[in-house]
Amino acid sequence: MPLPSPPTRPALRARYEGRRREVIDTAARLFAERGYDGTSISDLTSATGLAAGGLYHYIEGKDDLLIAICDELLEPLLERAREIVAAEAAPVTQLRELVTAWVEHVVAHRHHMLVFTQERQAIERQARWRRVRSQRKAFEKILDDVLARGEADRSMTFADRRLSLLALLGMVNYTPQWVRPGGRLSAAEIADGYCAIVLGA
Amino acid sequence: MPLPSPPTRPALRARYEGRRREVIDTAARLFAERGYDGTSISDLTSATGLAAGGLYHYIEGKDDLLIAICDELLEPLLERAREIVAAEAAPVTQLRELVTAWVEHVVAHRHHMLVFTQERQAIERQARWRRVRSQRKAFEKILDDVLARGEADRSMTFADRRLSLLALLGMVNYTPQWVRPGGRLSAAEIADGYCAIVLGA
DNA sequence: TCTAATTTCGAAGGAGTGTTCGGTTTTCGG
DNA sequence: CCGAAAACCGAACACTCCTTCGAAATTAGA
Repeated sequence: MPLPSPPTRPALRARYEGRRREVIDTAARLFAERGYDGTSISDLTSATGLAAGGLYHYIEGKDDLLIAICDELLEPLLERAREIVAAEAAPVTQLRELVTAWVEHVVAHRHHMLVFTQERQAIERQARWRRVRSQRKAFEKILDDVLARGEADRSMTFADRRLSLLALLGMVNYTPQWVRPGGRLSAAEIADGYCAIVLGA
Repeated sequence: MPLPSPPTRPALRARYEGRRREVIDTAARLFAERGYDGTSISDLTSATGLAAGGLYHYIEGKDDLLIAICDELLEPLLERAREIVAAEAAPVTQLRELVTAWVEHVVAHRHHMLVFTQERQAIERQARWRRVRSQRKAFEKILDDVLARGEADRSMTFADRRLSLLALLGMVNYTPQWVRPGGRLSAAEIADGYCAIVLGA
């Protein structure tokens, strides 16, 4: 199974990357709507305008799409999170920034996120998903560290820090199930609300 | 597609119901582990000990299993919730009782719950799931009413009640992803923690 | 014990799937 | 404008899967 060739000619390189992203985003939308297994290659061909053969120029296989979707979701988020905690700000400030960036990301990429949630069991179990799994864990560790620092300097108090972390994860991960673009609350407002709930403001 | 005949002889009635429940619970476990589409009928035959033909005595089809799993999950929970709010207790007390019953239920049937989460998109979309959908909505309405009563008599305060409800739904619905039987916290302790977070204690 | 209802079996059918591959069209670089 | 690289097509293939069905085995009740 040779990986489909990325072009060597420079002029086509950008086009290739762009079209690949188009394919991935379209797949994310369809997967979120109908489920991974509920979406056939034929569904993808009609949605992308590419024929089957054309599709396989940009992906290794159907399941490759799943990994690509999760990468596109987690990688930039993790990078942003690292930026935030690298800056030296008070833990409460960092938490607000983290949650805001996180909610905004999750809302903007809610299709990706729904796919991530749907296929979670497969992700946690299979070997090929190690990378995605470790990205998720790294992000959760960053969050936990901020909460720990806040608890240490008494700017935050938790009856059970671990449970508060899990509650926060639950809230944010559940958000894509109900947010609608142009809804009553903006992503930033939702994030503020979550912070207030977790910090007991 | 005639529904597989429930027996008329009384002595076999109980056996039939029991075996059907066995099949459903086994399916819930497998679906939770490998996903609905990742689980083949052949997987179900080896897990249940029944051959393909035997299986189809107890179910109408593979997707019938999904509905049965969700019914088994939501029906008793909804009934219990109605009992709790029927009794005349303070809103805060009712909320604690509701969340405790809910978390206990979710933890006890975490396989069912994981399936429910995984197949959520299909559930919300397709017509045949109307019943399950309305059960879910009814339960959420009960929760919202309790929060509203608490807000009305000033025993609870929310910056945004709707957001607090959604946050609570997120926390509890996410719980099956991380709880392990015999873990550090009991279901009741988790429920108490969630209540404290939502009520800002 | 006899029999009719019930349970179970397992091979066969039929539809749908993801992927491959040879060939054609389009595109870029010189 | 030419030639090679890249993009794309779509029919064919190999598979797996869910479901059906006629027959065999088991059971309960008279």
